[in-house]
Amino acid sequence: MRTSDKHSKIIQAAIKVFARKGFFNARISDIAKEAKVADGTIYLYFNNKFDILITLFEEEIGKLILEIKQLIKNETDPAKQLKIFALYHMQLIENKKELVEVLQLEIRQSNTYMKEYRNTKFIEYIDLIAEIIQQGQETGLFGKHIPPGIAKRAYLGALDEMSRLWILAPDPPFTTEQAAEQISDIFINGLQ
Amino acid sequence: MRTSDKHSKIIQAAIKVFARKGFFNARISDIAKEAKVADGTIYLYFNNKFDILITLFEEEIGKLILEIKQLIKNETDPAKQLKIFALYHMQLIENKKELVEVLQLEIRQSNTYMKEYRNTKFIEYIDLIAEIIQQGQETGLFGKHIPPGIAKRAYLGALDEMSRLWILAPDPPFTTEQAAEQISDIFINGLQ
Amino acid sequence: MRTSDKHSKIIQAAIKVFARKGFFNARISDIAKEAKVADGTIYLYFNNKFDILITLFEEEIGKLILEIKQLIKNETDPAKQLKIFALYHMQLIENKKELVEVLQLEIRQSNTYMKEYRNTKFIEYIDLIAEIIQQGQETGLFGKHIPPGIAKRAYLGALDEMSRLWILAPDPPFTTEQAAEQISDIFINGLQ
Amino acid sequence: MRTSDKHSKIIQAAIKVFARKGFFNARISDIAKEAKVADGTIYLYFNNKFDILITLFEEEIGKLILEIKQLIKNETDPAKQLKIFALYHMQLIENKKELVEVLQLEIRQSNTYMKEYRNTKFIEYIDLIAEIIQQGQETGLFGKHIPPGIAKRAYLGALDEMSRLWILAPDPPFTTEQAAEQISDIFINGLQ
DNA sequence: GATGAATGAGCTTTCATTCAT
DNA sequence: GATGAATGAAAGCTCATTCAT
Repeated sequence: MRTSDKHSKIIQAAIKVFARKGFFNARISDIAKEAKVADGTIYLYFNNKFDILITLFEEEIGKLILEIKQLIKNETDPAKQLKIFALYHMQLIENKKELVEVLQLEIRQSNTYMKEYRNTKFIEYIDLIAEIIQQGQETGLFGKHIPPGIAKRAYLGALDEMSRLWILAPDPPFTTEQAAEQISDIFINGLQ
Repeated sequence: MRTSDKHSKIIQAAIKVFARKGFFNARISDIAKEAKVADGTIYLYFNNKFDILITLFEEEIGKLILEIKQLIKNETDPAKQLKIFALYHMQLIENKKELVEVLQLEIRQSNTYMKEYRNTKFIEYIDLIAEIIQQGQETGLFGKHIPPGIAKRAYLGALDEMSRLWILAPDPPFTTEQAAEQISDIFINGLQ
Repeated sequence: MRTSDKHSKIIQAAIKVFARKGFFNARISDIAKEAKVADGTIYLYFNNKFDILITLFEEEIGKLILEIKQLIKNETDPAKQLKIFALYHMQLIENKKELVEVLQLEIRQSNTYMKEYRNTKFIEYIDLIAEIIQQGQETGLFGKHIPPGIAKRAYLGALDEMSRLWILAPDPPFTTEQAAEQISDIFINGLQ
Repeated sequence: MRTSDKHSKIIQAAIKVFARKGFFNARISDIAKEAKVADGTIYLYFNNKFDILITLFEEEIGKLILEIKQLIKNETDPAKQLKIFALYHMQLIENKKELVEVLQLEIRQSNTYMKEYRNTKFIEYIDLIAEIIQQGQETGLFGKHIPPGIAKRAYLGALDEMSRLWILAPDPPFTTEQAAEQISDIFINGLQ
């Protein structure tokens, strides 16, 4: 079958299975069944279980980066750009809940069980924030005393920990939009 | 002395081993060797591998909560309390690096591989922040429009993602004190 | 030209691959790559992996038998015929090293993993020696007390174990011709 | 269980299973079942499947060497020593048939699938013959023109190929004693 | 006839857990 | 209570074979 893109079918299946069980509890046969391919087929497209996870990181975060860049491009105000980022990031929990679960859980693990792997795409993603903050500092919107290297982490961490709420609890007392709004407000104010 | 210090010897060994290898890659025999007990001895004190992790959570976070409460008790200004929390949390990376690694990595995993387990101690820990913010809102220091349930998560997430830097990189360009200061400043300003 | 030379291309490739890796470690895809055909093509010419090995035995030993018969035909002295056989057998290690490796290793295995297979060609090959010895006994050159069924095996075993030296060691301290000469001398003397 | 020597139970089981199926077709679970231990127990005593085979080589050939040395010690005539060796080697097929099958098949394979492994014990075994022949050359019994390095191989090869007969065929028309006698006669005569 | 992507049975090895001592 | 040898279920990965193109 040429038409059915096995590579992405497997990646999408892996997202579902990893989200449901976590990387270590996920079995290759789970992914294969979810992707409706044979176990062995997975090894035609990936070297091993880790390779699926790493490829998943690279490709999916890569897509997120492209989408965010697209959204930010037309906006020049760094404050509004920060809001866009927050909103986009928070809404992932609605649009791509399973992906978020995998990224949240496994990216942090990755440095433990894959000592050699440097998650460059994740760094690229988080650096989108640093760039916005630097622009804000150059235009005088944000104070220059705060290193973007700190602020970017703080911002992403705040958003990410927030979105964990939707993973753990079924119905939080506010929407992702409200959360994004509140957190970006705190930072935009706080950074001035 | 407690009935036996084997219990805590095993917990301390588990912290080291989980930090080094992650929960799934850690073997019971690793922990036993580190604790200088026999493999079977571990099962006299814990039901299974998960039980070690859960007990570790409860006990160690419990200690952190007690310590923080002690530090905050003598301070009435919520802004300063927030700073104390930030400083304490960030300095954990220096005082209890291995514990931080375990908590960061495994707490987030815990809901995936231990579906039934509710990490109540972690909730208690994060609620320390909510209490401070609520006090700040009552005294008029912080705006009332921001739900403490959002702010507490954002604050902890910001600090936690920040401290990940010390786990991943050996020598960041700033101290934990500076990072704590910066992040608490952002939030104290941003919450007003 | 035969209907297709794919058959022999595959056999020749199999000799190389089996010599390099052994039958069990050899993969069908290795043979296919070496033969420059697709994996599936092999199954148009052979029933399965074993079938390649068996066919290889039959055909290649068959060729050896024909060649030896040709060489022996013009010589009537059984002693000289034995020498011719020894020289031919030992020189195989130079002319067809890979084939020798396969035959040495896999013929002995064959009765273990292919319980039903009787290597009749190999028996035919070794019986060339028996015939020579019988003639020698009839002409009075060799003593009649030694059963040709023993002597043929001893002779082939001696030569074969000798030629293993060239497989294992790169540069033995004597030539294949010398080895053939020495061994045939021992037997010709010893059989009188 | 301290009394039951698991190590040798596993080795003895491996000999049986390797003899029956060959190394590659033998499954660890076959050996475990034969040894009446759990699969995992095997890995408490051996690193892997290869390790079982290698240890088997070393230990079992080591025993053979000791036994032969004991038999030869009391005999000073090299010709008689050669006979003793031949008789001992041929009778192995009766006393330790399964071991012989394994050694015959797998020793020759060993250089193919265990590229790095040098079968030093086997070399030691075959050098027993070389030593006898050298003594015979020194005492003038054997001609000095034949390199012991050739003769030892030829002798072992002859005996070994002979003993293959008992593996392949159930009831040969002569006894192992007769075969040993005939072959040693050929060589003792032939070497003079 | 030729291809090579896809299949899935099969096997080595690991390791949490048990239990006789 | 303490030990650690023994257990055996479980799963990642391989590769001979098939079959749609």
